[in-house]
Amino acid sequence: MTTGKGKGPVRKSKEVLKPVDDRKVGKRKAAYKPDISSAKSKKAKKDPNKPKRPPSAFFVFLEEFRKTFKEQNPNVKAVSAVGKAGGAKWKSLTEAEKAPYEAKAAKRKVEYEKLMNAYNRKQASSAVDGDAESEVNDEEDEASGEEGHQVEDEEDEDEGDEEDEEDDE
DNA sequence: TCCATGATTGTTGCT
DNA sequence: AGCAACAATCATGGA
Repeated sequence: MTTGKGKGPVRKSKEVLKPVDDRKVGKRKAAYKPDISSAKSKKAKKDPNKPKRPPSAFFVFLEEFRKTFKEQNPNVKAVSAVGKAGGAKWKSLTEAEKAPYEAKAAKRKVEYEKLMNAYNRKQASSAVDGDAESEVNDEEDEASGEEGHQVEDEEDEDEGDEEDEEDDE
């Protein structure tokens, strides 16, 4: 306790089981922009259409947790604080409680796949160069045609399993 | 002035 | 099959 921790990058050596503990994106920035200043490199392949990865169950939970956390700790503005608190709480949650978050995350994944499908196709079209073209079979293209699957956000029905409203404890 | 970082876990994509 | 980077957030620091 009182490890002083402060901003110390050091995070305990509990990662004995995990081979890679450098999860800290320390060096690998998230939105890395290669040529923001240069902007001259024609290699700047920025894909505005490229869909971002879907938020995992943890992130879904975090979104809600952040709101709550900020309300209880309006003084705390450090993103790391929420991350740590959220991570701790997340571990405290049981699978049943994480289920609803995972369910939502799973849905997100489906949408992501669709976006990727469209994105991939677009890229293939654009990517003319004769470089090892994957030659995508033009069989599955209904992605856009589709019968109008408006996923929308219906949180009712389905998932008859975890339906217990544990409500606050 | 503006981009990058920090911190969490999970998930996806590439090799 | 495994590894690596990235997904949100938001204030602050360095250039």
